[in-house]
Amino acid sequence: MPNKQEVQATVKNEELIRIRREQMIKGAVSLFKEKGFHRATTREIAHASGFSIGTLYEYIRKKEDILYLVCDQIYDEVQWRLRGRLQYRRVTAETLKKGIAAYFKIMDEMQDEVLVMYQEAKSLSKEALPHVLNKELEMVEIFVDMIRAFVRSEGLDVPETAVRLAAHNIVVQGQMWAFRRWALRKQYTLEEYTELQTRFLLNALCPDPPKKG
Amino acid sequence: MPNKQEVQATVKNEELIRIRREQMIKGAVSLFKEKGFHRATTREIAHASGFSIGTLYEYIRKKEDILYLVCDQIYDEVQWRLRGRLQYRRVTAETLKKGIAAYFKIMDEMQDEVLVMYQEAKSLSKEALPHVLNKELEMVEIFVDMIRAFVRSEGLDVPETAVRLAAHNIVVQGQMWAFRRWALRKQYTLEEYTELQTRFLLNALCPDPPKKG
Amino acid sequence: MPNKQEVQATVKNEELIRIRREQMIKGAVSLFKEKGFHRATTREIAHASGFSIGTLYEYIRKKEDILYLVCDQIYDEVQWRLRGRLQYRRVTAETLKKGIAAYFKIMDEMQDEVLVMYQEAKSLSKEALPHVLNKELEMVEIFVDMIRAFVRSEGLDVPETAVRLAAHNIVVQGQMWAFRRWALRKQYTLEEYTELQTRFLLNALCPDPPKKG
Amino acid sequence: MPNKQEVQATVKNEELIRIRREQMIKGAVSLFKEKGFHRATTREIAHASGFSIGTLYEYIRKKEDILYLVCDQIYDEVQWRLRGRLQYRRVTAETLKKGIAAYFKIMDEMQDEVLVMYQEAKSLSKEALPHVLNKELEMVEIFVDMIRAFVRSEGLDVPETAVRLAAHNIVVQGQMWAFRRWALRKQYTLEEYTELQTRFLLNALCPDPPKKG
DNA sequence: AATGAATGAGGATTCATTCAT
DNA sequence: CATGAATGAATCCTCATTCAT
Repeated sequence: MPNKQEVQATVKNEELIRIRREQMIKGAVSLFKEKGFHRATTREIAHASGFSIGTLYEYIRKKEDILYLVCDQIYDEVQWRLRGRLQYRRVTAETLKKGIAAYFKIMDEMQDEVLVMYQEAKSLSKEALPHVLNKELEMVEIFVDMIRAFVRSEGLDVPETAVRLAAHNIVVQGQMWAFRRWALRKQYTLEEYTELQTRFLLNALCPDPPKKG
Repeated sequence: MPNKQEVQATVKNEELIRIRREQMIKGAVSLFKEKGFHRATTREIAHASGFSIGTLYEYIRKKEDILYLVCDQIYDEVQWRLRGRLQYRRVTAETLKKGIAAYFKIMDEMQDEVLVMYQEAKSLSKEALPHVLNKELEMVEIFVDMIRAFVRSEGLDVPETAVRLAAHNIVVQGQMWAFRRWALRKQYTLEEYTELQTRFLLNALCPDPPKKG
Repeated sequence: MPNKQEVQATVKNEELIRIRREQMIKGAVSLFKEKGFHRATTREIAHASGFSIGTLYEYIRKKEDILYLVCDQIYDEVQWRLRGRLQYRRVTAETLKKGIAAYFKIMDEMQDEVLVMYQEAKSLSKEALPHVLNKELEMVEIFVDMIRAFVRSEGLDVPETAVRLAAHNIVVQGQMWAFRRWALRKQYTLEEYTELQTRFLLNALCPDPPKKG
Repeated sequence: MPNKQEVQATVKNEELIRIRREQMIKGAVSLFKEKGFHRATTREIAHASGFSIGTLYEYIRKKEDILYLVCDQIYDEVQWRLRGRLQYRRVTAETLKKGIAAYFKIMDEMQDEVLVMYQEAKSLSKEALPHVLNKELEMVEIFVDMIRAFVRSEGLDVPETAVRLAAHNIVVQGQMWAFRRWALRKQYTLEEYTELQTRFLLNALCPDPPKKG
């Protein structure tokens, strides 16, 4: 995973870097949740991470590096969890349902992190942003693959563009569960939300619902 | 419009307040687009608005007030434009299509503003946020009404929860066109995007596509 | 005097800039004397200048600007004083003596400032240094002119290179009175120092001392 | 050489101290040349010296100790080289010429070091400065001795004060070749410079040039 | 003896806000 | 009403120094 190497550390011990950054990301996320990236001071971040400001700067170069590490880590975490729950051979409607449910579940579990990322990503530098956007695309690709497999195995006639857009929709709807919780939570449980969105998707893909058989 | 009164001004002349705030919002939006709320200084905002920092503070109390005025104004603008293009009696699939297209078009036209709002709204104060979220709900309600009318007039059997979620989806998909333009623009024109999303929605609402008649 | 414009100020009022910078230079010089440029903090400089740190930064961009202003000002002051005391038509040995004496006197009066400049000039930026070195050359040129006039009027045979070096020597000997005071003061009064150095110079220029007549 | 003992080391092994400090001085000088004492960090100095920051502090107590060691060493080096090239019994004009030439040559060879010392000596502590100034006086004394011997052997009538000042002048003119190289190098080679300054000196000392005899 | 991770005081700079003119 | 100079708290970041390994 070479991407994290891009953030320069003064400390040499690689293992220590891993440990400290883990602490840092944890501390930072909890702070960012509370007050956002800009309002969280580096001192606060250091403190929340369990070490001094001096030590913080042994593991990063600029405050912004922390944001990058946080975003990067959240994506990795989401993908790691998702791939762990996404074991399939053939993709049926059931598989798709389970996939979406798994993803939404993760978004629900990581609500705060997701929120942080969506609100703060814009503060990333011109160099860091593409890396993060790329990870977002990887997420989309996971669902593109699934839907494509589904479409094929069901013998549906869905153009590639529709497949991709459907994948984008799924990804966004997962995030939406996090960033619109103020509205959605009042009306839906996660299960209801998942159920409805999945049905919408399946209807959209196969307007004549595949008769079993 | 009592909500804008909540931002206190030192100046008394109401008309002048209107004028200056208009200038201010214009200047602020263009700055926020470029560097975000936090990185834009009050001096810069005053300058971009065409007056001095002293004058700026005659019309607001705190920097955050500007953000509130900006967000508020963007929502008003979106709604105003949308309602202007949304004249309907009965709601057919065609009406719905046109409504969605109109909304997406507005999101496309106001891309920068929408982006600003989505990225900066979290910086609003605890007092201001509800106002803005309420405006967001008003947007949802517009589509709830439309979809409900459509469902009724088509005699479809769609539960209220599904109607509301569909409305949320539309609203989010409009915003998505703005905040995911980095990915979507590469693959879709606004027309293609609108066409696909609309088809998805209609399929979702009436899996047995309404036989003409 | 366009050179001071090179240091950007936020404040617009030119007259105010003049006044504040004068205060600033005064405060800075007295601090620099005491602890040198690097050890003087911007806060201390602001305080010594009679205003707040915020105000200080309304009149400069970086700490280094202060050093530039200080050096620039010292040279101007030295030259201004020197030219004021250097009114001559023909240049005789007497004129030269008086010129040197005047210059050494100024160096004596401005000992602290001269010391500051000599010790801190190296901290000037790559852009500022040439300006300051140029002023140093102007000083040399003053004595080049004088010596050249003297040599001519005495009908001496001194090559240009010797003239220039003699001028450099005078300039350096003046500074030397400031930066070697720890050693020289113990043995010479300013008058003795001036007398000796002048005699050295005149002997050097006209080894056969001009017979009266 | 008891003076170096004044800088305390944690390490006991005297030979090791010698070796490490030699490395240190070498590394430090090259760094100081480049960025000056204040801008060179202890980490950089350690690195340039070929060991770790921890090790650096085994051989000194404070950063400033390094500066003292450097200055001290430069003076020792200069004196050592100079005395090595200064073997004389009787002092004739020729001897003096050669002595000055040797000294200027050394100043030329050690330009960077000389510069470093002149610009940074002021950062020495109150305790260290006198030691260094004393070494400077030793340099002066070398030339005082020479000139005195010359004056005597030539039967000249030059008062002691003039002798001392002439010695100061020589020392400063050597340094001047280093710290004014930006101006002098454009006009003189070292040989020309030496030739001119020597002639000035001799003329100054014996206005009636000693008729050979 | 050597190392390098940890520390935190300290320093430069910014910027929201005020207020006299 | 408009202006813009003044303010100083707040913030990012550096770096000399220490000390456990």
